[in-house]
Amino acid sequence: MGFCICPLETPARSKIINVEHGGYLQEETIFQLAGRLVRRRNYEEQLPEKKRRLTLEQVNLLEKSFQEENKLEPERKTQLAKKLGLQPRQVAVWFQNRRARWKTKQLERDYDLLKASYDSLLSNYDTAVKQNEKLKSEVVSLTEKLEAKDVTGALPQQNSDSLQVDIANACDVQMGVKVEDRLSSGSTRSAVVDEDSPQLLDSGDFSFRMITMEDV
DNA sequence: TCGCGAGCTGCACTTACTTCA
DNA sequence: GATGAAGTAAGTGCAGCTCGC
Repeated sequence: MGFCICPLETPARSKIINVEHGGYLQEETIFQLAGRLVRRRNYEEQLPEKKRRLTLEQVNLLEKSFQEENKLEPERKTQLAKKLGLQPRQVAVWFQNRRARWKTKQLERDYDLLKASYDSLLSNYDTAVKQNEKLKSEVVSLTEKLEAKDVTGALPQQNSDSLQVDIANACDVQMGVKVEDRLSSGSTRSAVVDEDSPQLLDSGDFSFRMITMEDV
């Protein structure tokens, strides 16, 4: 192949050597690699130390620029680099890393929000399940009461009405719905608790089913 | 007009180094 | 002073885009 580049001991170089020996070459061309290595050497020649921390002043200016626009056009990169006394590549790298940090923080915030939302839903679900169980037991108890009265003889109309109100009240104590409102609407159905609470699905005849998370 | 190579940039992942408790 | 954790500058590999030929 006979292609000569500066001999830096990097994985990139060993990759080129592999090419020279008939090995692999994926997407990146040898010229891309060479360009990258030359850029790196040029940069390293200006680096007295291995790694330098940016000064507070430099970071502040970079941060301010990032707040204005988190993407870096070539012209802005050059201007910033000049202003800060840095290599344009350093400015580009700083923006790259800053975007990555921002994304990480954003993911953490999103996770916290989702978790809070999930916890709230779970809490509502547990409450709804407990309400459901309580209502079921009350309905069973009141139904037994009604049947017992049926066995002992025909109920006077007034008593029967009173028992129905008892049953309705048992439910509405949990749901915050006025019995009169429901009776006046001509139905003992419908059991919407409120906008923020789970909805009790109506079967129309006082039979219940478990509320699932989908319902909530 | 299409295909191709080169150059550039962004992102994800990783490494190497610094700072601090 | 040694050490481990956290933060960060920089390296690497890959994908996508543009541009010139």
